[in-house]
Amino acid sequence: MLRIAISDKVIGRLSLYRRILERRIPKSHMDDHIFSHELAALCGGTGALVRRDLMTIGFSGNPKKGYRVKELLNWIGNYLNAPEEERNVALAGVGNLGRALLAHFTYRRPKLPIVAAFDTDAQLLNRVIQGCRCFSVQQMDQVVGQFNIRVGIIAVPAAAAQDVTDRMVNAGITGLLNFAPVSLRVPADVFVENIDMTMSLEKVAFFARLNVKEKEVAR
Amino acid sequence: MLRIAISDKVIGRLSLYRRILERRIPKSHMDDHIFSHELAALCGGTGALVRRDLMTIGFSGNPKKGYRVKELLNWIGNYLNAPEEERNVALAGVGNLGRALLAHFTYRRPKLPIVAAFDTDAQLLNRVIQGCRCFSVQQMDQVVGQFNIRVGIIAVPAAAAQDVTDRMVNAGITGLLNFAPVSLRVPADVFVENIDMTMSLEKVAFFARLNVKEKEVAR
DNA sequence: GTAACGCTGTGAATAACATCACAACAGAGA
DNA sequence: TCTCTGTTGTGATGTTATTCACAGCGTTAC
Repeated sequence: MLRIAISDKVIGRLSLYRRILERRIPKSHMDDHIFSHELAALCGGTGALVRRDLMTIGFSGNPKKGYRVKELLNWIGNYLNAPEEERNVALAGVGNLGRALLAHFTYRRPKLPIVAAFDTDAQLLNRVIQGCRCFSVQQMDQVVGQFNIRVGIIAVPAAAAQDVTDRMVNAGITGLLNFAPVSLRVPADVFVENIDMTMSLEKVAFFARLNVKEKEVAR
Repeated sequence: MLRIAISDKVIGRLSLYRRILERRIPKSHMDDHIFSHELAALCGGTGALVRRDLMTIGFSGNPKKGYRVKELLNWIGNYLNAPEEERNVALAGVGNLGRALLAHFTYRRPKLPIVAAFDTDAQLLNRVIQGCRCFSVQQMDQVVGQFNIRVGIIAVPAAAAQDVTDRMVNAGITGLLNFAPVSLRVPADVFVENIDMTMSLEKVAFFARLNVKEKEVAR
């Protein structure tokens, strides 16, 4: 069922396709069809790429009608998450960013619930924020085990990131979404996805500037 | 000075190198040197890649001592941002995420100040959050012009993203950091960087699961 | 002075990713 | 039934990104 060699990027796009299709459902019948170029337009890609992605997960369409939306959603769902699997998430760091993430994910992806938050601030201990209880980092092992958590979000300052990562990995977490601007050292079997907002903003600033230059030149 | 064909990824890594080096300064003398493999270890890359990145921006090291940290910082700085250039940033959407971003960037990157926030909520109008004043989206043209803003951050719900994007682009913004999970339509000369946190979390969940399976198999 | 070391700079090789282009085909229309 | 249309599925091709591998060199040690 699960093929080993599947690219990071393909998984990301599949998740994107799913969200786009889910949003589309209310507007149409579930047994609607969609063409690869339509889906591509909705997600800002090309038809060929959509077709190749669906090919890699073994989903077939119909040359005249396109892809059945309902079946495709099920197919992607089965591929991305085994049905009925536990997918509880832990959050480390209940600062500004952590709270925003709690709010964001809690009402947006009920399938990936953040069930526990960790922080070093004793003030927060046992408080419930956005329906999520705060624990001390010392309780990591116990709480992660109890909720069978496999996925962690790192939203602590850079200086604390490696420590909390080690605790999470020790407790059995095998996938991390890291917002701290540091490169985390983890065992080879732990997956890390980095989101570096500062880096992204600087990229934008750089290319925004380029555009201005080009405009001036073009004038 | 600015070469046209410079990859997205290289810019991102340069920004990363800069931050790593800045953090390193207090620990050592400014006239310290660093080897490509050391920098690579700090950012989770390879020495060859670091060397190639520095080569593309025309920075040279010394075969025995490595790269001069101070000079390298200046060089990257000059490359990424022309000295003394205006780099004001506008934020659209003062919800949970927007506020977290305000806090995050305001105290972390004083070189890229968020000088104006926009929201449709009349309650927020003229309030000052994290030192940043809130405006109505109707005032976009005026405010963006007044502060000479080139960079925008989209932190509004998906449904509102395209509208606020159009307003920003109209007002003269040429680079966008987009947190909304939609593909923005913009003119070809506007740069868009997408951060899709939900997609990233689903990627992590997917690969975390894979690891668990592998472990079970390996047992 | 000179030999030995270990790093830089970089062409060449490779890998990862995306697009092209077209045969095969399902359905619509006559 | 037969043709025509426009899409799928996919090998071939192109493009971009990264790693390999090594010549050349600055420095140190003697």
